[in-house]
Amino acid sequence: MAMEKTFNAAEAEGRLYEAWEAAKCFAAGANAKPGGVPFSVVIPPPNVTGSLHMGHAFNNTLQDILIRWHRMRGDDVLWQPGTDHAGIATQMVTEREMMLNQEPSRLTMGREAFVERVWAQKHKSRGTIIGQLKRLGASCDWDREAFTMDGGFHDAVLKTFVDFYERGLIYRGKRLVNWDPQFETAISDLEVENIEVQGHMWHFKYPLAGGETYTFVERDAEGHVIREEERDYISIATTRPETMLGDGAVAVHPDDERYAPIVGKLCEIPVGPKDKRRLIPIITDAYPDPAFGSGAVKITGAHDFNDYAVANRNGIPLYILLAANGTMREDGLSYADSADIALAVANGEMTAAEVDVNAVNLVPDAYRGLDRFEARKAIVADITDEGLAVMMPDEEGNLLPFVEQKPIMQPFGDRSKVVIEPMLTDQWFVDTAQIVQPAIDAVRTGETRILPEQDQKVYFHWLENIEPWTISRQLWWGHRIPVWYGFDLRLQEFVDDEGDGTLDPTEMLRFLTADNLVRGTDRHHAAMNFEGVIPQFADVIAGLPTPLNRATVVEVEDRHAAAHAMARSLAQYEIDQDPTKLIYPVWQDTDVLDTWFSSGLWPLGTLGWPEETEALKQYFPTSVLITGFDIIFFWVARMMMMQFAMVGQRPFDTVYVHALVRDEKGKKMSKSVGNVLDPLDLIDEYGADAVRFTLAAMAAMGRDLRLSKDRITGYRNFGTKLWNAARFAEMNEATPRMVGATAGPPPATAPVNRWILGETGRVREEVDAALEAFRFNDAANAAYAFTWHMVCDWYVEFAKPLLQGDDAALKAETQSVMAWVIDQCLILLHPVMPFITEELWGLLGAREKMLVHADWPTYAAADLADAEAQAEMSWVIGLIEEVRSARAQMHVAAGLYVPMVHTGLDADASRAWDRNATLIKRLARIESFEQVDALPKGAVTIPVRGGTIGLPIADIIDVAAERARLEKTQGKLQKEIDGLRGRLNNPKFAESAPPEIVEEAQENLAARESEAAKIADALARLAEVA
RNA sequence: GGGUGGUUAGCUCAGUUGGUAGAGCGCUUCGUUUACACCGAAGAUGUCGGGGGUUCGAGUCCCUCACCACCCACCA
Repeated sequence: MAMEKTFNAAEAEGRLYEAWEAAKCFAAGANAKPGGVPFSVVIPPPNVTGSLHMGHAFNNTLQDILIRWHRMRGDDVLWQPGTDHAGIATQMVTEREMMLNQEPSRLTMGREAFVERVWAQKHKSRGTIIGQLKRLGASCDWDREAFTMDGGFHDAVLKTFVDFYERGLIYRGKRLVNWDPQFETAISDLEVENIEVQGHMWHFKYPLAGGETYTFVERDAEGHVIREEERDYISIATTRPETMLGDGAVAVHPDDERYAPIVGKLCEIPVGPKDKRRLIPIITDAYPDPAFGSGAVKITGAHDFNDYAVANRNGIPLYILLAANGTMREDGLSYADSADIALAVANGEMTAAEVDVNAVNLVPDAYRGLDRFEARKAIVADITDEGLAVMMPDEEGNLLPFVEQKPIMQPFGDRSKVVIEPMLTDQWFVDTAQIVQPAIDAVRTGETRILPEQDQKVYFHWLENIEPWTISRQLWWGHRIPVWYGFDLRLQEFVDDEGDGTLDPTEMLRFLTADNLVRGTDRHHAAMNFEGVIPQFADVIAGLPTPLNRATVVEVEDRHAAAHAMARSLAQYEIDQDPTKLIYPVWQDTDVLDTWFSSGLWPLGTLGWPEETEALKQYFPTSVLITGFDIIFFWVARMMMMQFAMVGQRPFDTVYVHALVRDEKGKKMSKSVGNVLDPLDLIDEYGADAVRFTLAAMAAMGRDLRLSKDRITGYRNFGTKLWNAARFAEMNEATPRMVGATAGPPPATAPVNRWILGETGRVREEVDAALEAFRFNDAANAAYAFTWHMVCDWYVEFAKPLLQGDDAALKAETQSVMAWVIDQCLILLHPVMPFITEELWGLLGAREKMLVHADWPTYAAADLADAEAQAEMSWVIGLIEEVRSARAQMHVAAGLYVPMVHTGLDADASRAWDRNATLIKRLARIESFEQVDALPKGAVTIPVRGGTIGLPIADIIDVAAERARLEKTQGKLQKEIDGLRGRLNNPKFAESAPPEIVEEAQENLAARESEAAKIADALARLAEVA
């Protein structure tokens, strides 16, 4: 059965992958030697609805290389696969599809139905990315495939949340958070992308209350007055005029003398009904920079992170202006009532704490319900109309409203791409500062190693400045926060108005008020919940079905949410007049957890924690995490913190951080730019091995890689080269099938065979060393160079005369050696190119095990190397190269056999010739080799070690060309000689340089000088001809 | 504003403790020698971003400048 000329990847890959799976080759511990050390890797879980992109292909190729390598070495290997539920992204994808299908909207169908709908989406698309990973060749243990919302994983999430809660690591509070008006949810700092956009900065006058005036004096650095004028206003600047409605104060720096006269006075916000303009105080705070703008800053505590801090420091109320969807609020009190309250605060009649910021709505009727950007336009127009924009003269002296065009950094949601608003909302937070230290220490001490090392700096910088982590999301898809709300039944007295000995619904409702609301986590209700509960309730509650009986008692909840939830609860459950059968209304927090809260538990959760599973014992901590630099903060840092916080152990020994795959021009691949290379298309076109090899070969640590099809083509060709080397071996019966498998390297006597065995030992060491050091490119390139340039270019060529010759023993030896060497190529290349190597492995021999489980070699270069054979073959190769070079430059016809002569060879050279004459003659196209007294005139000179060799072919070459060739060589040599002499003649060199360096230089110089002498002789001979 | 990385052959990039620069692709010439034209042989191309310093010796270490890329950040 003759082999095809090329490997048919499209046909073979699926078949081979199925064979691996059928034989359970990827199962945890498969191929482990007795006592094999654990080697475990958790896959960075792709989004369950996602599809494979180049980053995944890269990331998983690297993982698969390590996994296959360790598995072949007999380690106890686990590659844990799985997918992530990816809260926002998945909800977004599902809703988009629902819209396309004209299905009812999320809000129409309700939470339960929607969540079910997303599960359906999940089941539908789950196969996609897993199938794509398989096409890449990823050898994960698919039987262990996990999902961040599986039951077991959910337990891990619950346990962690509750533990954190009880340890005071999680808290709920009303804070200013990043709010995404598109998805109407809070997001964490990391999900905000700050992008520079062209924006405007408007300058407006805030008139002083009661028409007061002051002398505004501005001085330059030397204290000279540069402007002095009477003003009845203070000038402020803003990039977001709509937030003026929520200003609580204007702040100036305490040392800013320009405004000293008016500190403590009130000024007017120049927007809103004329008869009800709000007044706000002018305060001092260290935050304003006197040198920037006017030096005065409007303080909108509820809609700006800086202002929030200033407001809190100074007791300024936080007035909420926006609704969840980014429109101006329509709820709450009327503008008139709200303005009265705000005025009372400004006048000191009320404190900020007394203001119900959810109720007070300072948006004038004219702006209520407007989109925030519409409101901005309207407000700017209104103020400008009123003449309260600060006017600036243009070139012609016309006064124009001062609107600066300037680039501003604007926050965008990384998913929604809409402008993020700081919003004052109730959210859950992890107090990360409390759990960060072990994550920092582990990397500092080297307990966990981050590669490349420069990424440690980024890691440290972020962790050392860590902010609280907002973990609640106002979404439906995700782990619902395991907190339940109910009413405090302990301290209340029932009032039996009717005195009839029963409680009717009215009486119950009076009791069940928001003021009476409590909450607690999913667990421990026995311990704390119902202690002190009125006796007749305790029994009822205990008898309730889960989860309704899981209320716990901890702290008072937000009254609006409570009232809302209560209403629903009461509507949902009938209230029985009989108090012993009264259904106690409890309800769960409506938020879900940030996706990263669950994926932060990925290493533990996938191994079965909190159960004490065997897998956990065996494979945790995991060995290596391979991930992209873009999720160091999102994921790696949080996994470090969370595993330490829960089990006190590092999740990984090593974190290998890889760079980004870009297009061939260095641009980030993006769908909108249209420069995305789809790995699946590439696999279709070139085969998975070529794609994998390309990625591995370009994976120099810490640097982005530019992917081009040319490169992939090259590695596809490499596969063909390997294929054809194997095919040659097969044609010459140099395969394990024909010669029998040898346990180790076969015995060899011929120098050429002994030499290639030594080279094989060397490359095995190189590949291993590279992989140990995560130098994937070095590993790939070493195996590539060996296979192509050592085995194919030389060894196969050397072997041809031996395989076709008469010496049966030599032929047999060469067949054995070639069979073994090609096997070694297959083994060493398998982690990078699993498919073609597995296919050849099967074609070339009847094997006990598939290549995926073949034993990785351990022979050392030193065991196999034969210095004599190596020296001899390097002489042979050098000679052949010199002859070929001379011939090519002399334009000797490529196929023409020519005579060769020498003037005497030393012992080594002589032996080298004798033992390799056949193959030298063949490869250099030499017809004869004889000793002569002197090289003939006009002979082409071939410099070699241990003699002078020449081609007496003056009659067929151009003497001038030969002279030119020699002179060129001479020039090069002279340069080198000059350099070496210069160094050696410098006394300081001999003094300071290590002896071996000096010695090397001397040897080099001697060799160059001897060569130069030969060239000089040759030139002299040519001169005689001419 | 802070930080990190990069600047090496026409292109894309390696270059691990300082010892005098490499690969792949492309290009030029030659070649259908029975593994392979997805091939083979030969060949050309670099003041290693600029400047300064340390050293016998610097692509490699230090300083500085320029440009590019990315990350972080609250300047209204």
